[in-house]
Amino acid sequence: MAGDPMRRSGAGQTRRRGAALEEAILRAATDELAESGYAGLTMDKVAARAGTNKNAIYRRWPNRLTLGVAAYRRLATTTPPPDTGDLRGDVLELLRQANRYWSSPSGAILRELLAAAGGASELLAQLQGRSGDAAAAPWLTVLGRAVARGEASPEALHPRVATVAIVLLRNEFVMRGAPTAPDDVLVEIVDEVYLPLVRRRGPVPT
Amino acid sequence: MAGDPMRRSGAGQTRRRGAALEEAILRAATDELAESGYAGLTMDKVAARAGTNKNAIYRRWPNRLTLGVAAYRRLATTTPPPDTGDLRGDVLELLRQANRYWSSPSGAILRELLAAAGGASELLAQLQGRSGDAAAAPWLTVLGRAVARGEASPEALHPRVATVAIVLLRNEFVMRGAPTAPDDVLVEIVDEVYLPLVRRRGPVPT
DNA sequence: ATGGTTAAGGTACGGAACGTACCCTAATTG
DNA sequence: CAATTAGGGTACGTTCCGTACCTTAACCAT
Repeated sequence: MAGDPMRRSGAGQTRRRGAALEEAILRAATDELAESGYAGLTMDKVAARAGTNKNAIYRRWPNRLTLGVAAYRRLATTTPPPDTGDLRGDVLELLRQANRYWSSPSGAILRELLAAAGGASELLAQLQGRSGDAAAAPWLTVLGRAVARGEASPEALHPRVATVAIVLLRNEFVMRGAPTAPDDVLVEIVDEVYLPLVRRRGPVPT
Repeated sequence: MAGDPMRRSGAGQTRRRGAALEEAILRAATDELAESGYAGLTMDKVAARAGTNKNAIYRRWPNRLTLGVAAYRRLATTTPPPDTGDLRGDVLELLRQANRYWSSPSGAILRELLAAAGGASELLAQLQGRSGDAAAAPWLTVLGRAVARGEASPEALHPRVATVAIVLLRNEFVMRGAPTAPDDVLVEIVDEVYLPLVRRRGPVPT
């Protein structure tokens, strides 16, 4: 704790301004977030780590949560959607990706932030590129190929339908409080719900 | 704010103990929760309102969250599942009930608590009688009748399938941060996802 | 160049709450 | 009636957010 990380006031009085300082703060915040999670992200620590003080932070972000969200966005990474050649494989892989992410450190932070953002829908939107739409993209991609192969019904391309699987998985996380879901659950979601739903449907009996 | 709600130290030194005191605390906590939400539930206020002090509280509940959950459980009420005679009507009504509840004060508190409970799965379980199972009950009831009428496939009685609609709605709340979902969304969930999923399915084309 | 404006830095503080410690006193129990 | 248990009063340590205020460096325009 006697460390002096990134201190800048040693030698000359060179003083960062504007974008450079903003970068430094955001970088410090991101590092703190990665190390200690959102709960451990304190304004004082971020200021210290960036070698500045809280004023500089509050001039840019109105409060801790906003800074946390901004910092999180640097941690978020996107993976290209899988292409295993059949729908079931793709869907399972998408769910497994999500499962891994949520149990990863980044996922834990995302959960903290979602909890803290509570009703602030503006911030929620920033945590997922526009909430629904960006999250739906890989599902639509995967389903689009399945439709082309004749594996899935074109009606399945409705976003609400397409994302059913990931929504169920998310619910599993939220309700069970566990950072990861057993693989059985993923398989169950796919086989009991998702595939029956999107598969080409035969004529509905009257 | 000069009120003296429930003060007991006026006349005699009659002093509550055990169950009586516990009741008083829980009652005070419930009232505070209803008035100010979980964010506004402070240990000092609860103690003041119950006419006691924080010691008595901490002797019974280890922290604020636990007390909050305990207090919430007195607010929770259950409504009997609807019986409109057809599946679509029942399902829509169940969703509308949920929609109303989440936009109600109690629902707001539940959301706060779910957020605060975060990873504490033990507490989460208390917020819904065993998380999944109790929440599934009305859906199974309604679906059971539909199966008997030949409206739904028996496979739909799988809990994961049966609860798909409410899970989607819950997701809507969480992701959009809104306290209430437009009725269109409920209808869409029912018509695009739920009914196609649970309805008797014809032969699947190979 | 130079003087004025803007933004950083340092520091201290107010305020809210949680959770704890300590000691006094009423209720209960043997 | 003595001893033990549990409440009551109160104060405090801590943490951390957000703000205020002043000093000083960097930038900019004339």
